[in-house]
Amino acid sequence: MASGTRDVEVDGAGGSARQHHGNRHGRSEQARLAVLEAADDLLAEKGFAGVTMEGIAGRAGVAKQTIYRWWSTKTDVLLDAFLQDAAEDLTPPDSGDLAHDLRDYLRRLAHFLAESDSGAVFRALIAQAQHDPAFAVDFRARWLDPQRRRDHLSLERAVHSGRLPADLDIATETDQLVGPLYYRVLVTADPVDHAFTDRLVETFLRRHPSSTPEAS
Amino acid sequence: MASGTRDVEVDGAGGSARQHHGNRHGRSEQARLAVLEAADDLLAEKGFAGVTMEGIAGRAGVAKQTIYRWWSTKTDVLLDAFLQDAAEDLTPPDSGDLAHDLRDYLRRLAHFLAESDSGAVFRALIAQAQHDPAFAVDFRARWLDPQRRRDHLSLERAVHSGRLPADLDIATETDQLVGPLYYRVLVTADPVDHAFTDRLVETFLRRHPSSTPEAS
Amino acid sequence: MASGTRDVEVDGAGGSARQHHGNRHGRSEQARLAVLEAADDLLAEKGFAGVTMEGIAGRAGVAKQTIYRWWSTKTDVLLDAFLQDAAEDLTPPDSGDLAHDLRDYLRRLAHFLAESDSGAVFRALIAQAQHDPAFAVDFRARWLDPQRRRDHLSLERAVHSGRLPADLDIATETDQLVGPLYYRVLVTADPVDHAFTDRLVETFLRRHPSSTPEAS
Amino acid sequence: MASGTRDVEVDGAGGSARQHHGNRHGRSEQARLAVLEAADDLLAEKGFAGVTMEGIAGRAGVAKQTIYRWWSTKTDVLLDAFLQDAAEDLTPPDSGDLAHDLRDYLRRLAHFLAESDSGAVFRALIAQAQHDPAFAVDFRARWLDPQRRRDHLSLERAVHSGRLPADLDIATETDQLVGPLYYRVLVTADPVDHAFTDRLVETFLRRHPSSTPEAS
DNA sequence: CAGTAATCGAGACGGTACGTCTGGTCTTCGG
DNA sequence: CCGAAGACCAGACGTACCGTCTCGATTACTG
Repeated sequence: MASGTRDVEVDGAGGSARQHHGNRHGRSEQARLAVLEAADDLLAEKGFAGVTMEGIAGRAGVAKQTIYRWWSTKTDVLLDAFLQDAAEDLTPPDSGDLAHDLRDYLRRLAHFLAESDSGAVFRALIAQAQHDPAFAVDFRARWLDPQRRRDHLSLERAVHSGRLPADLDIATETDQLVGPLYYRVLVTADPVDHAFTDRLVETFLRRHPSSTPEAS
Repeated sequence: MASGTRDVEVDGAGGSARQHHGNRHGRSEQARLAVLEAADDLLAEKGFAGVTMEGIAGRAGVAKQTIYRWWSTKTDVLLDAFLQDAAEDLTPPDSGDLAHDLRDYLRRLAHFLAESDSGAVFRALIAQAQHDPAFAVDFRARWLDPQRRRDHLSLERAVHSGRLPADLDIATETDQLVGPLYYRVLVTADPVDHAFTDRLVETFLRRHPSSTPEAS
Repeated sequence: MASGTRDVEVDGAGGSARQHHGNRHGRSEQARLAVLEAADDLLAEKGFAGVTMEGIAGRAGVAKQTIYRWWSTKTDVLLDAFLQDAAEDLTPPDSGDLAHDLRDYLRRLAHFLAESDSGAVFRALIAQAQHDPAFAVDFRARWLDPQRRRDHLSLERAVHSGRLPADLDIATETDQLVGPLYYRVLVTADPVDHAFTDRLVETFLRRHPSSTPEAS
Repeated sequence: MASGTRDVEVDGAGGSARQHHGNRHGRSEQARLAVLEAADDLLAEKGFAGVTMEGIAGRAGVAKQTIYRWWSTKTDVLLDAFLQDAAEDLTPPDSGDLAHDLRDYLRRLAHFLAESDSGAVFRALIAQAQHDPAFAVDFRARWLDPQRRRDHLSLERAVHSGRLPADLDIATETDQLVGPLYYRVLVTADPVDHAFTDRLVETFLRRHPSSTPEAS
């Protein structure tokens, strides 16, 4: 499952990226990247149904067997491609101002889910997770769980610094913050603009007045 | 698209259940039901990928062409089947007690989404809607929009009766109530128990204290 | 196995060759012919190894599944194509003059085996029969046995008319007439010219002087 | 092509069977033998189609590259294996009695072709020669030509000793002796028993009465 | 007695074809 | 005209081998 993990540590000293096309020291980095990029491109161009193992192989200039050697399904390829791309910052800021941090984070999350290229891949993968429980497990372990940990960060910091009560149910609170966002993206297709995300934050803050010292 | 509409009125009064297998007077109700049931069964037994036009035809004892004549895709069949089954009550109660009504409704919605057979079909369909924009439009028109109208009912009533302010942003408020629920069902797969749904309601009520006169 | 048999009797009355592309009344004659021709062409152009199911399908403008529906292997296709083509005259003449008839027949057989297009297919098939016992059985039943019956005809007639003894071992005698011919074609690749085939006949006649009345 | 020629002289006297797995001077005899044996075994077990380069490599415990280094095709491997095994005596006896020698030789040839293990390989190779002209040339040079020289020996001796006329067309006469035999083995699959081979010899002798002085 | 050159097992690589499966379309017949 | 039947073209599926390649280890000649 965790197929895409790079187990090739090339080039000890000073290494230029020596390219090997398949030898006893493992897989071809070149082929790996070509596959991931081809899969991404196909999803963008033709949608999920347009992503086929054969199509990926053809576009990547790679043999089908090479794909099957390292990935089990096309969804597995897409997950790898997604993880590689989505390494971009979805980490919440830490300005010290909880309100600001939450607003900023939710806006970025909304943009990621609804408008970015990676978001399109995300929606395809979360859809696939509904159909395929095994993939769902994998997807949650490799993306959703880490992402939820990032979601929790701002509140955790605020609890630590005493601005929020120690007994705060962080999981549920976070679900109330991000849930409506996912709901709009996945279900209603309503726009998720700043007004909406800011409103979610405002609702949260009103619920926990202690967190906004200036509210006194 | 809106293919499954029944244009055959089966046997008014006194009629013996004439079964026609294909005659010059309209489609076979028998075939229609067999197809919908077969699709449902296949989804339950083998999951979404196990539902194929060929499989449905075989199990329903119906020719493929008959299916294609009335539905465009397997998702379209499933949508019809879903609408037929999910006619069960997801209408919010109207006891006069907003808190109670919301609690009750969210519990029933949670059960529907996460545990019922129809919920499984729903998840498959919402997944397909991510992949197929045309289907998404159809699905929203035929299920999601009516469902959202049901979602709004309790709050609308409360606004009408003056227990909630007239300028309440019902859409956003509702998204905050049901969004976390969909999020758990579709994304995190966390359980959606009564504690969670009640908490969502409680949060809403705290945000609008006027609605609970007895809270004084 | 006997896959290529035409089981389609089209057109009751007065029929113009109505062409159907697949309906409940059996296979498409058009597809059948296209497949056989494509297989023949490929063998001629690229040799046995160049005949592939995929290649046949592509050239014939036919789906692979259609080929597999009616033939089990590429060899099976080639056998059908061969039988269709090789219906040409390999029937021994009946001039009343045994010597002349044998000479004529062996010359024609030699030409068929060594030089004709059909002969090339024959050599490919007899080769395949060495590798594949099941095909060998089929090939013998559908071509070799009928062919051997034709081989026997001249001698049988001569026995009937009393020019050859009634207890003649026709099978063995025939093997001695045609065996060396096949041997040269399949094994040594030596030329099989008239001098050679005439010599075989002469040898036979010398062995049975009674058959040549003028030899008295 | 003539790839399998042994250019390694294995261990003269006194040598312990030193095994080298690759060194600068010459190939591994061990690998060579393992390959030939694996090829033979596979042919016996799974038939010609079951012999693959990959299968040979796997069973012989040898890298594919090692096979390709010394042989060009799987048929080439089989030819080598065949030549190594078929070194058994197909040399005609020289008892002084032509009739006896021919009878004995044809019986042994028949047994070789139709019943021995080597005969099975021979049939596979002659089949391959039909498909592959380049291999046909190689096969003829390395086996068939020497074999035909052996076929000619008895008659040549008889000509030399004057028991057969000096102008005897040995090639054609031999083809008449062995041709029917190959015909039965390769084409008709009829049994080639002693009755049949003796009959061929008898026919020959009757044609050349001078060769059997005692026949007076 | 190091350096070098050839072979070895291993196995990844780009390909081609395999035989199977499903998707949609089309054509015919009986009711 | 509808429904059953099923052949048709199309094309993706996942597998098996092909023949090429690159690698580290091994070994025996060379300088």
